[in-house]
Amino acid sequence: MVDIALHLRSHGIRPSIQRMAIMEYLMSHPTHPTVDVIYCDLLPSMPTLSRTTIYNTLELFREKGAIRVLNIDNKTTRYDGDLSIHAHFLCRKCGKIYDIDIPESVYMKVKLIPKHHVDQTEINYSGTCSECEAFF
Amino acid sequence: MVDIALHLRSHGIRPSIQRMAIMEYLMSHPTHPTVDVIYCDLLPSMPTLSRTTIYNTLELFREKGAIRVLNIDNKTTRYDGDLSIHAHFLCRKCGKIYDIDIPESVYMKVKLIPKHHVDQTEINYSGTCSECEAFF
DNA sequence: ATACAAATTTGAAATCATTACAAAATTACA
DNA sequence: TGTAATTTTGTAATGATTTCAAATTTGTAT
Repeated sequence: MVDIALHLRSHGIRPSIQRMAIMEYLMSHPTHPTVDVIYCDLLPSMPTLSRTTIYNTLELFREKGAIRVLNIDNKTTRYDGDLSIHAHFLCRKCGKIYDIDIPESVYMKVKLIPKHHVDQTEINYSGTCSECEAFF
Repeated sequence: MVDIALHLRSHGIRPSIQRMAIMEYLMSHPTHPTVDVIYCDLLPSMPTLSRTTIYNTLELFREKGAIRVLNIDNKTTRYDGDLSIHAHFLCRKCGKIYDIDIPESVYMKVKLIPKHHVDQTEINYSGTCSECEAFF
């Protein structure tokens, strides 16, 4: 059980009620949620919460490197509080997003290729997941 | 100079005027264009062209594996007619997208990791490009 | 505590990429 | 040549995201 406020501060983010709720949500829901999912799930416990706050907050988290932003789903942006080395797989049949373990050695090899200052390295797969493959 | 009609047919796509124009545009403009850029550039020579046709066509090309769809820019989808192995780098300062050469050995290592049927493997970097780094 | 400035949150309205859809045009082929 | 299938088109709808200014909350000096 991590101290969310400290976690935010360690990334240079001043903790507010909303920011803590959003970060805590991301850390306890490794489901790559969209803004709307976060909003609907938090609303019951924070009735005045605004979607704009979620957009603002997630953008702040991204700038500060406290979360990862996933562009794998071209309908809507997804967010991931898990900063550990891993990739993502999108199943085009069922829409599910899977975490994919990447050996650190492979990841580092990939990360170091560009002759530019890299902030984020995203490895995205898409196709048909094993479950859907079994059905169809 | 490739025969565009044959190229489309080889992917199981029936060549029409519009489809050929769009594929020819993608192959001669390795600039990861958006739908709007393609539309505005083709409009003068095809005044009845519709944006919807471009959306339909690019989706068809994607299904048939004739192009790559880039989700690196979270504002809008970008398209790439270059199917060769390479990754992309988005500069968050100037917005430019660079092609990044990936050794085939590294790419294959990455591609084979997931325990699912992979159709597309996308490696996206973002950060500050060398040019922008020099300025600021 | 009090007051003031700075930071944060909020909600309504605007924007803009994408999709839905049905009519019109074109093409394939019997 | 006629008819069905395919493709294209334009308009309207959708839906995620952004803008923006007002309201609220927080930090800090007095």
